[in-house]
Amino acid sequence: MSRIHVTLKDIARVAGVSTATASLALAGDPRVNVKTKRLVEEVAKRLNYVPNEIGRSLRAKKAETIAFIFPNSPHFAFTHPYFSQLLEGISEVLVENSFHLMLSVAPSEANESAAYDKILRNRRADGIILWPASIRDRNIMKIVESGFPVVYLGRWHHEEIATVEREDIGGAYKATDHLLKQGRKRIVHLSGPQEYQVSIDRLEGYKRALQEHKVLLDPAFVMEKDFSMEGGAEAVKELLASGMRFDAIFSANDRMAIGAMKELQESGIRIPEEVAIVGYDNIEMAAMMSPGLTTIDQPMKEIGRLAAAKMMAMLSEEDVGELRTVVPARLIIRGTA
Amino acid sequence: MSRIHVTLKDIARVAGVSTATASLALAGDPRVNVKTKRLVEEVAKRLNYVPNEIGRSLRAKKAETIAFIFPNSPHFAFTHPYFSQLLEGISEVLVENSFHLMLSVAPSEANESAAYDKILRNRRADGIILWPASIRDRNIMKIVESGFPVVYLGRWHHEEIATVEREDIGGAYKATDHLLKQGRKRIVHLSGPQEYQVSIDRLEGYKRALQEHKVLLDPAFVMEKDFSMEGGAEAVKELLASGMRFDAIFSANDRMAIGAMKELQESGIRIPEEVAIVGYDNIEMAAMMSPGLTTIDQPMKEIGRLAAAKMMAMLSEEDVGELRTVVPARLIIRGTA
DNA sequence: AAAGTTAATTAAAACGATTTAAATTTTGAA
DNA sequence: TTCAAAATTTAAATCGTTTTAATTAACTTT
Repeated sequence: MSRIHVTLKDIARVAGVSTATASLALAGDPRVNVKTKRLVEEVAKRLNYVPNEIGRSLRAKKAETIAFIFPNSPHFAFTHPYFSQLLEGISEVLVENSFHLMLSVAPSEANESAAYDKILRNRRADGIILWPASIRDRNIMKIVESGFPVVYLGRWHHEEIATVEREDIGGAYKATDHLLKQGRKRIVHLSGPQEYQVSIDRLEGYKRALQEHKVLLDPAFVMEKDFSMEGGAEAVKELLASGMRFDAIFSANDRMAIGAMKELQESGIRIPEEVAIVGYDNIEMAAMMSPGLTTIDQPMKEIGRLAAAKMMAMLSEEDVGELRTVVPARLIIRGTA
Repeated sequence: MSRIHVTLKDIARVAGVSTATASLALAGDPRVNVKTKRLVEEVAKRLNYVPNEIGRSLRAKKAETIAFIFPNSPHFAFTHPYFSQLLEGISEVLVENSFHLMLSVAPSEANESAAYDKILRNRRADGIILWPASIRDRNIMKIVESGFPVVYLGRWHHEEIATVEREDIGGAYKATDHLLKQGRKRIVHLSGPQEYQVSIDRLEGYKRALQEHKVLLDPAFVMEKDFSMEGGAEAVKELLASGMRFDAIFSANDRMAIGAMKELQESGIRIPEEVAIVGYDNIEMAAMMSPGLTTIDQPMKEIGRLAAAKMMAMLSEEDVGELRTVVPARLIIRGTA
């Protein structure tokens, strides 16, 4: 029941010095006498002193905390299968630097702006790592323009901001290219909502690959869904109902790909013989499907680490290096294509 | 670039009152004159005042923050498929109460103790929601005994601590009972590491069901693995190699169940005709398997909400209600059993 | 009009640390 | 011994808020 906290004042009193000396001693300031320093350290250790970070923060005007913000609806953010990997990477670097991680979810679209504002100004966090919101989200712009240290986890249209980006256009290109090289010509693209930059970019990569291979883009082959398994299944139902012929699917994420796969298998369509599939994300489930889902892997944990490291550099005003970091995508070939 | 912060002092100066009055006015204290109150509010709004929570915390000795701690190795915690649901539930309640969420991962076994200690004493968080660690973890005990407000997300052996628990024994009983009622007698249990309470409890539920149905427990049928898909696959390999006959598997989690399923299917064993399977957790992947995995569902988001709500009650010294809350498990019947 | 209430405001202390500038002690040289 | 310089130590201010106790102003009562 050690609810009474040992403060610096206690240390000073016991050691018989002023709080100033105690503070300086513990900070390792060369001005304090070595003997005094030892004494203070000994007392601090004996009394089990843990500095109150709130007090320290107030004075230092630093919180030693970074906020990880999801502008999306909480549900959407948390159900991202790779969300936890991202968090793991960020977390690791922060722990190494004795920083705290604050998780921040915009409660609702309505008070989103106010929520950001608060984090931005109440000084609870020194910097923000931002997950891409809808490209229509004006709040993001506000955060970025505030001059607050920000690392954005996606592609940003202006030069001045630090980002760690996935190679979405390139990844989509690799996926589509892989299908084309197998002689597939009628490739359906299951796209995510076009209000997200990733969806736009993955569609772009798909288009570029088609162009490269001189395959004409059929607009009816691009189906915009919502990244869910149900969405993938739905798309296949629509395709089958329409009677359109297709020999491959490139899905903008694994979950839609898996939904599509399931629907195809239930309709007795053989994968990959009749329809080849490539997904995106390489979630754990992908390897467990029969046949295994060919997909694009992105090292999300590494992205988290890079983002956090970049933030640390920004805060310590070290050299941040390249403002934009692009993490390459990798094609994982399994059974579906 | 609004990096200069508006403080209460600024508000007071502009409104022509003392900081004390400004503070009182904004806090809605009845002592301040209505006109003054309106004036201060107007100024605060106009200058876009956001109170500095660090200053407030220092004075109030409250951080308006709760920490969510994983005593396990970070990797283990984050790869829990339902980790994000838990987080979502906690997050929702905290946002409703204007609390912040601090995520805390013990960097390594070695400095685990120091890490907890720090959170406990540096007053960055007002309370801790604790994910179950190994039952051998002494640090947990220390946190709990410190008298710090704690909500433990599992079964605790002492009376005095607030918990939100899953119905593990009951859930395992339901799963095993379901298999027994289908006439399965040779039921293998894929257990998790016995250093975790959930593993112990799920094994216990399995045993109780067997006993209830007067089926003798064969110790060779209890296989301790590590909760991974690889572990599940491995278990099946061992079983097949040993030549032991078995007609069902009750796995302590879905991931092992899926690994086992995959291995069985690759060996040409029909599910559920030859071997029935019941998993545990109802992860998203479970529904996507062919056949769909029968499993036990636990509303992890709800558990998160309950835990956070309990913490809020503890901090505001309201009636916490039952100290122990047990959330019932539900059998989801799909194709594997 | 004096005394007593009540209402409204504010000065000042407090939270727990850091840091600057000033004060004190120690040291070394003359 | 004396004094300046160097080495230590400390008083006090500061960060931004809240809260207590004191003060002032306004209003009632006799």
